[in-house]
Amino acid sequence: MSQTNTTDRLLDEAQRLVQLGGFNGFSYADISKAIGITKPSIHYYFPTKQDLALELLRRYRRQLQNGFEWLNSSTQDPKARLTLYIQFFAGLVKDGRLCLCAALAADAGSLSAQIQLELQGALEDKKTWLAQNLTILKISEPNRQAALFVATVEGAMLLARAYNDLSTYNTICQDLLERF
Amino acid sequence: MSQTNTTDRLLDEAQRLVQLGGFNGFSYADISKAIGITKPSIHYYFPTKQDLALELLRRYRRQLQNGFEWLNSSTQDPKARLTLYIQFFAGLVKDGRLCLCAALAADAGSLSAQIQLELQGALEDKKTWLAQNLTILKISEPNRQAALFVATVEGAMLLARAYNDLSTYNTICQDLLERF
DNA sequence: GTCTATACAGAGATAGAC
DNA sequence: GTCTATCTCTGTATAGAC
Repeated sequence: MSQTNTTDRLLDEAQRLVQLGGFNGFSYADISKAIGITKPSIHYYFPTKQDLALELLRRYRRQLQNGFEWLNSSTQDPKARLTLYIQFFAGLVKDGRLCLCAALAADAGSLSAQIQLELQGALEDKKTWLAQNLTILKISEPNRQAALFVATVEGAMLLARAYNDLSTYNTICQDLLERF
Repeated sequence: MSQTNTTDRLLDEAQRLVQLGGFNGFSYADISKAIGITKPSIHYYFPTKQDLALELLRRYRRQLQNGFEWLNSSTQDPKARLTLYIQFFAGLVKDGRLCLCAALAADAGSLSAQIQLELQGALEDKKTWLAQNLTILKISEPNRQAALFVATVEGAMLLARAYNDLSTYNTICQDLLERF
């Protein structure tokens, strides 16, 4: 990943921890131990934990955009793009992680209104990209179907996490693809 | 609900809090304030928080079984049963809650192996009941399709929670039903 | 069963030196 | 930028009286 500067190393570890145990499931002490920096030093970069969560989502949206651009340049076939979308998140599931959106949505009660807006934005990014490809596939009501697609993939990650089993994710997503 | 004894009142409030903010998003103090009993009194019923989570899931599975029996006696039409399944969880979403399974799956990193097994059991209960009805509908590979169904509904709850919008849930589930 | 009192660790965060 | 030191509050949990 982007292991050049401290900010990114902090965000990488924080993201990993959120995806494994939720926003309330880790502390600055955990990050501290993992990357070898003291707790107060983390506060220098992210004064509050909410600041950290917000930046986590902003960076995640940038990563999503980069990912979608890469997918778009990889293939023109919309069906193949949907498959790559699913494979992308399979990497997370393999490590026992959730998508950042799913992890934070479950803890939404602890998040500021601003963070919840950013979370909605990340989900919109996904839906927008998917809807574009569903449009090419001439699927009716692409925006609605994109929401269904996102929900199923997020749910598949949730189930795979509960069963601690990658094949649960793959099977569900396979069956999803066959319906498009 | 079952407001007769203290145990159930504690579990009701704990479940509500888990569904709103995850397993690590509430404390015994929150339950204490809500139902008017001191923190140590809660420990009398559930010595540790993990004990509480385990009992939460065991009771949830019993509630699911009761719910399924009621659904089965309500109508013989499998399609109507699927609709009722979705409507049942819509009640949670309306209150800003998640299904207990989704809420705990996201925090799985904080839960004991025993609790994770109970969580898997609850998901199996759902899949089993759904597969029975998909079988009646003569849908091929009912077990796989049941997993897809569960994942989509859980994901729809997650999105609805992120958007704080019941119609997000209803729209996705409506589109899901139309594919069965 | 429910209470008061309390222990102990961990949480998020700040002050100020280097 | 990163550290040591420290602060305050909360979290989970126990002891023991009633």
